[in-house]
Amino acid sequence: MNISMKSRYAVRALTELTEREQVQPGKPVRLGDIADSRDMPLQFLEQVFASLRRAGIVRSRRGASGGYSLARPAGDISVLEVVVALDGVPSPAECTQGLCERVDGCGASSVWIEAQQALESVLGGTTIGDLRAREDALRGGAPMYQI
Amino acid sequence: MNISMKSRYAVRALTELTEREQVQPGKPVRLGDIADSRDMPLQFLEQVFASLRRAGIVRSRRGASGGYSLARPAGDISVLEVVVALDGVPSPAECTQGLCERVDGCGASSVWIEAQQALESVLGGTTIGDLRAREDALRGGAPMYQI
DNA sequence: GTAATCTTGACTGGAATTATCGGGAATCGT
DNA sequence: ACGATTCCCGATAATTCCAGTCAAGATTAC
Repeated sequence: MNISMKSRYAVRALTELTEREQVQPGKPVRLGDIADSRDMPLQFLEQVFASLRRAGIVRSRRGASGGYSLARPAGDISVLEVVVALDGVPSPAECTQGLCERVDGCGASSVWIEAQQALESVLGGTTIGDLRAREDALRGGAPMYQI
Repeated sequence: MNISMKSRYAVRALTELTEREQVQPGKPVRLGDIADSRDMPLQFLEQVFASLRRAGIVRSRRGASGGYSLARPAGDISVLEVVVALDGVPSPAECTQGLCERVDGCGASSVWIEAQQALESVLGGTTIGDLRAREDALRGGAPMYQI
């Protein structure tokens, strides 16, 4: 695979975007604000959000007082979807799409396939909304000890 | 992470090594034979096996009629162990070891941590012996349809 | 019209990956 | 003892990928 900085920035940025939309619903959020508040390089984020827009995850409005909005509720956007938009399907060994016999002889590749499925299961089962809620829990209240 | 070619070659090679040891127990296997039978670059494999030896996964004997043997039964060698020996702990986003607060703000990083745990669970729960058995099933009998 | 903001593509420096090369050291069979 | 065989190890090279920057263009609000 790899889950690159693009995906990680995207997840952070979308969480921030969700938070800001909750404060002022309907108002697009400037990328500059997101970049500042979580300390991410703006011009890099621009690349990231271009991909997110093409993937139908966010919507944009240009010009003065423009910005980005979520295209869907945060609870409907899975982390997997975000990762796929930026890095493609996260496969730990990229032998999971048919070429496996050549490279890993099927016996071996089965374990990579299972690993990929496990990964997809975790990332597909978590939404941006979930992450937003977790941040709330972290900030607001009890410091949620590592399980 | 990434699970690189080193790890993938290692898993393939160890599976082959297991097979050959079953045929002639106690006899070291030449790396050249393994490289030939599964079409892997020999000199690269040498690097790989140097790491495997340092990790205590295989044992070597030098000189004529030397070669490599498994240091333990194939059923006791997990794929995770092999990957760790060659690529380090496979973390999908390497923010799982304490630096997470800086980079992903803990709310976001929780999902990467969960993904890593899922990955470790799959890789740790599969052994080289398992893979050898799967290859047997594939070759010998019913072509095990994808589930 | 002008300033703000998104949009796009090209570019770059550095790091990681995937090897290859060349020789050195141990071991076995004779 | 000797030579073939095999593992052992460090240096190097080619390629690819990543993270980030730069520059110019398009669209909108006011």
